[in-house]
Amino acid sequence: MFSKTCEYAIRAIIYIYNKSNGGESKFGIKEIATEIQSPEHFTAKILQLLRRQEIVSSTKGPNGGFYMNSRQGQLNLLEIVKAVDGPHSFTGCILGLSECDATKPCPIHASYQPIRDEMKKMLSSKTVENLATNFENGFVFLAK
Amino acid sequence: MFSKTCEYAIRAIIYIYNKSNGGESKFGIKEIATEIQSPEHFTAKILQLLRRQEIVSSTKGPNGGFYMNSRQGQLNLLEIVKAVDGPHSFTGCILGLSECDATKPCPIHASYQPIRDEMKKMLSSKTVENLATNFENGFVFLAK
DNA sequence: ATATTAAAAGACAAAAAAGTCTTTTATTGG
DNA sequence: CCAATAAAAGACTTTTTTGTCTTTTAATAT
Repeated sequence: MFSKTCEYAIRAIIYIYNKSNGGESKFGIKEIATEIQSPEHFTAKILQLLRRQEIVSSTKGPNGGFYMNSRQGQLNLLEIVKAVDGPHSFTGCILGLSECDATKPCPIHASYQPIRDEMKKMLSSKTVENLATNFENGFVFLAK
Repeated sequence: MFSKTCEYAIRAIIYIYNKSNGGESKFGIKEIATEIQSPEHFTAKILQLLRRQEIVSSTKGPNGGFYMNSRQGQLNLLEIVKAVDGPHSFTGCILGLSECDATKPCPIHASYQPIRDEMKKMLSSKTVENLATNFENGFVFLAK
């Protein structure tokens, strides 16, 4: 479904947003990787990618680290998945055909389409803020 | 979603079942790969795998080739996907957590679960025979 | 029997994804 | 200014996936 990169990205983002109150506090890569149980250096690279896309913010130096402001908290998961796994991660044919649409469908196109739409709808309905709140309340987890 | 191996497998199976009337006719790897537009040697390996699992049948030698009997046509897509991509391709956490269930869920577990269930239901409702009939009637395609 | 045919098997190769390590750059507190 | 800190950058390695090629095995038609 998602790449490992995307899995770590989503978990890191939720952790960062939850901990940095609208961008006040910052968190180092070590803490983040420990808390979401992801490989540290790999996660660092992913956060660099997210920063370039302005999904997270960061500053270098002492007391530096990663943080997210309230605008970034309004991003939804579909936007994040597209940013990480590419804009076509939800558009290609499930059986790998290069052309597959209603006029020339693969054998499961018609049945898969509504499920994919639901998936997209679900992802776009979840903002980082939503999920971070659930995490804060202990309803959901980012590790183990 | 599916591995390339699985994509080619499904397309090859539908092609083979459609063409071999209950196992009467057989088809060579060259024809199959051409018709579903897949890499020939790679597809051959995939068919070997499917044969070992008794999802397709084959015979060597002159007039040999791949074929499927009517029992094999009753297999559904979920069974095939599990055979190819592994039994856990539809059970793991979407965010990569090793433990993720109702009692200790990841942030999107609850929302993803019903979608995954729908996907499984959809796949298990499609038999090879169903899809092969649609292919035969020109309603769906296996290439391009 | 044997030559021919076609799948089976397995060794390789290429590409992509995942992960690690080192060096550089920017920031800041003293 | 300078030392310490932490992210940025990029080279590098490993693993997995995808794909290719050659040799072997089994079946069959003559």
